[in-house]
Amino acid sequence: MTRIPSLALRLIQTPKDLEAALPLLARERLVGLDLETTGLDPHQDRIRLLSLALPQAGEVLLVDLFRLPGALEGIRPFLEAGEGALLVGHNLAFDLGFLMARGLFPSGRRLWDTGLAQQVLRALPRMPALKDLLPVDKSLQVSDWGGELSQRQLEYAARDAVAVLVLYKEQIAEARERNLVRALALEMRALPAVAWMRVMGVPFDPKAWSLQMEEALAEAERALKRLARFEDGLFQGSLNWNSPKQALEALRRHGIAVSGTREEDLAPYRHHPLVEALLDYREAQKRVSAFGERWLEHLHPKTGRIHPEWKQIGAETGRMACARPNLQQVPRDATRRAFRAPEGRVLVKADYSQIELRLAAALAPDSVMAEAFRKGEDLHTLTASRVLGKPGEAVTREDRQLAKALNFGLIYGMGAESLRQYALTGYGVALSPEEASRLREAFFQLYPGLRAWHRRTPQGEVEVETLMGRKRRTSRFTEKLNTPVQGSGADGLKLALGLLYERRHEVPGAFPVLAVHDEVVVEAPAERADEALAWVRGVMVEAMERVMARAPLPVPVEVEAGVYRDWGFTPWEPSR
DNA sequence: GACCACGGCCAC
DNA sequence: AAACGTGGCCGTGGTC
Repeated sequence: MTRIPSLALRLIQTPKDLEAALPLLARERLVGLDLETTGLDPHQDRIRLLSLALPQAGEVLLVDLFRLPGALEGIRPFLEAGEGALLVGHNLAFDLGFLMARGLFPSGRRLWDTGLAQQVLRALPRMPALKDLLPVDKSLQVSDWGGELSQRQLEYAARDAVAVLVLYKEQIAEARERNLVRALALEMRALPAVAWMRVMGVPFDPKAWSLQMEEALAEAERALKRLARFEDGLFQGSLNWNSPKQALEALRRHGIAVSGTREEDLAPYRHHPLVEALLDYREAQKRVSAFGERWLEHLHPKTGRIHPEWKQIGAETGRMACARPNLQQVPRDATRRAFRAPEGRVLVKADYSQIELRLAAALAPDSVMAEAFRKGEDLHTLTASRVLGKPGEAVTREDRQLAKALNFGLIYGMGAESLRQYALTGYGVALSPEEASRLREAFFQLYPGLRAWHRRTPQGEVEVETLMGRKRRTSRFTEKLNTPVQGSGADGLKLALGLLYERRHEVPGAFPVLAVHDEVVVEAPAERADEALAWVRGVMVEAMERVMARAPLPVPVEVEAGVYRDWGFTPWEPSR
């Protein structure tokens, strides 16, 4: 294990202390940064200590913000400058949250998060703790940072700030060696935007939410009554339809021979009154349990908004994830109307049009698909028309549904049997095994570039990478196909977030509140709605085009955007 | 009470 | 030759 050098501690408690220390900052190329706070909430808790490790000076500055509340203002020019020392810390989203809640906005180009870096270097979907990367004592992390500080506490506070510098040097060396610098720089630029999103939170109307929840509750009760008719004497009133085990037994007692109770398993019996009632119950119950009362606990007492945990690297492909609550899984229905902009403000929703298909076409590369995108054709209609052998005008809605199943399923290596299932449960299209095989064959005949891509994908464990050079090792065929596509989409979205942060002064009062894989939602003042729309659209197109430009056969990028009152479908009318 | 695996289902 | 992928959260049923 690496030894962590011990630097001299310099306690900053008076304006004079600070004045003497500030010139030291200008001479550093690297500065380790760490905050000790009285809690985890940047809107309610306080920063006690700001630790800055200065290797050139051989000192750690320990700024006591209880004794010297104005110190942040003194340090602001250093923290916010476009140039200067690289600021190194672990899980900087936490520290940035506290700084941003106090109006301090560091540049992503000067940040290095050792946690994110470790995730990129090892393709980890979760951020490791600092103590798992270096021998650091974390026993004092939850000690009382509100009272008099002991010598041990001061040493503890200094140690993390120094430790991350050691880690940084190892990480940057490995990044250069493995050609991961570009992917890392991308993450560091996106970092402040992600911290910003969390600090600002999402606007949320608890009344609208509660109304919808009550509707779902009533619906669940109605469905439960219908289910009760199928409980025979022995189980009357004691059968728990939430239990898949018990539901399966009940279904079998009524002659429905299924292996499981998933919607997919029940599809052949979907007109049976018991199955109908069960599926209705499940749907309503899902809304009650996963999108019900518990969401109100996430409302912040001070801001009245929801501040979820954004996980900047939440998947092995590099995609983001979100938790407590997960805003990336809110049903695509009226539920989203509860996310409503405050009075005088709007939500700008913008999403990339068919981005994964475009990236697949660009990466494969497939010239037929790429050409279709260049001409602005509807890809699903094109697939339907060519695979079914009919002119585009003759393509029906069902044909197009089928083509969607082909386009989304087959690019990632789906087989004929899975395609059958997928078309049935996902798109309501029934296929025979022969039809599924024939359609699969026709699809790859139409897009020979995709077939060649699949065929040249090597066997065994290999390292695959995204367009920004993010890497992942895998031996699974489908992951080898999916990772570069999904991961490059994540690259583009993250670059867009980074650019929005860097260009935040272009539309004052506008900031991102949601990022959902191919969608960004920005909240903005109503009087700047049009500006914000152009800003988001422009940044998103530029970001993804920059990523796309690295592909063998770049394909145009399109963003669909609009101004709304909420995240649902309520348009915003400027006249109101 | 905390933790876990599982079946199931929401999103992209 | 064949192989869709990436998450988080819920309730149940079980263990420690």
